[in-house]
Amino acid sequence: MQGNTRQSLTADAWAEAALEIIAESGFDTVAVEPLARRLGVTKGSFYWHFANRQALVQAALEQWERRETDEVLARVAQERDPRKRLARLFREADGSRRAGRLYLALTGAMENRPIQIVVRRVMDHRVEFLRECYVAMGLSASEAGQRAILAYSVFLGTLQLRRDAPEVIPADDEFHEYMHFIGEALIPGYTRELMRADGSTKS
Amino acid sequence: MQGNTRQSLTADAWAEAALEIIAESGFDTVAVEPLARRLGVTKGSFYWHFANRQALVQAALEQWERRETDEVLARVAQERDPRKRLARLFREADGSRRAGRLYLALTGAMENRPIQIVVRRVMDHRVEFLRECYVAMGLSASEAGQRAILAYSVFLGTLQLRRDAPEVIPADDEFHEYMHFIGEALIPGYTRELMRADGSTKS
DNA sequence: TCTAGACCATACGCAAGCGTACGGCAAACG
DNA sequence: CGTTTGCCGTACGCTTGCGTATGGTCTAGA
Repeated sequence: MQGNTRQSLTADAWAEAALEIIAESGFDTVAVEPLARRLGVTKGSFYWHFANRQALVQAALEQWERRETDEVLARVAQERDPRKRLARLFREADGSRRAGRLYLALTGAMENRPIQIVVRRVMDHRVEFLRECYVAMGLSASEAGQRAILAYSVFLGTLQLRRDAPEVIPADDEFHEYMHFIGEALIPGYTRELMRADGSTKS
Repeated sequence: MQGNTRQSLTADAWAEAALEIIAESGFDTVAVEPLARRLGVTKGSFYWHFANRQALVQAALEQWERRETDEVLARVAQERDPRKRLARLFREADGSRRAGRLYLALTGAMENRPIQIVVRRVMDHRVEFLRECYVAMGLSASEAGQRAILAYSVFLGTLQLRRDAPEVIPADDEFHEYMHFIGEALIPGYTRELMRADGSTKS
């Protein structure tokens, strides 16, 4: 286990590598033989761990749903104040560049049945999470639903813009200003809440 | 030229069919031989009209940029009032189901150089168009820029939601309510303007 | 040390797609 | 009426990827 001596590959390692490929160059470029070359082995290894290509996809999807969705929501849910929870969620979502590319690549391949199922489940979880935040803020059921959808649309669109035209999204100093702007547009009472938070910490 | 007697294919017909495929099942499913089968001919025909697959892609992109972008913006630009122009743009963008799928499919294939160039140009046009609308409404340069980006993010995200989870987007009676909600979120003074418009038409 | 099982390499057949070479045929044209 | 030219079919070689078959190696345990 010293250096990077060849250590027996696990199925998880293959799934991880598959997700890497998906994030880099899309779902349909996930091919067994190139993947094997990338890992420094041959197909022989792959077909020992998996029955076929589809099984790999399935494993990769399970790993993805576990890691980059359930965990994020669970972490954010610890924040009690719904407004801060939303703000924190937006910041988390902005975080990883790779996670965004991965998600977009998966939604772009939803003609594939297994992907469709998982992605839709993830999406429903997230929208429902947003909706509950708005309900907790005292909004009516219908308005909470509309705002949740709008917020998720902004999330999706921003992901795409960051991927396809990163320099369009404000950076550095202007970025915080933009995030503040988004907060005002999506979170009712955002400024009021922010003031209170600033007041408590003073400066 | 009676019935659908075999009429010599044109390069444009091939490009059109390619766009059809892209909208249906993504960019990388555009293959010469299946496309030929779909048109009732063989590869022999294709390689008379085009040098190779890439040339077809180029032709399809040019056709797309012409038809589904320049024309839309030119049509909407006729509306003088910037608020109504924005509202009309959102309604236009919502229009064709196929156009949305096509655009998303193309943005999902931007690792391809020609696609990247065209899609970015289209995007810049649209965002700039939005920005000018906001400027015309009297907003400052920086706020207009931020609002344009936010509006385009909403546009992109809504496209994706409509594609991947159509039933999430409110339909019929609730749809107008939702569009109104979006208008309020994205267009400053939206309600005021709407009132004035309603007032002039009475009911 | 013998053996079983985990892990991987090699080699094969198969299918789909790209691009090329070339031949056919019908309409236009002289 | 013959010939050119636009349009297409057929056949071929090449590459990439899938999945299978089979054999090799290395290690743990009896």
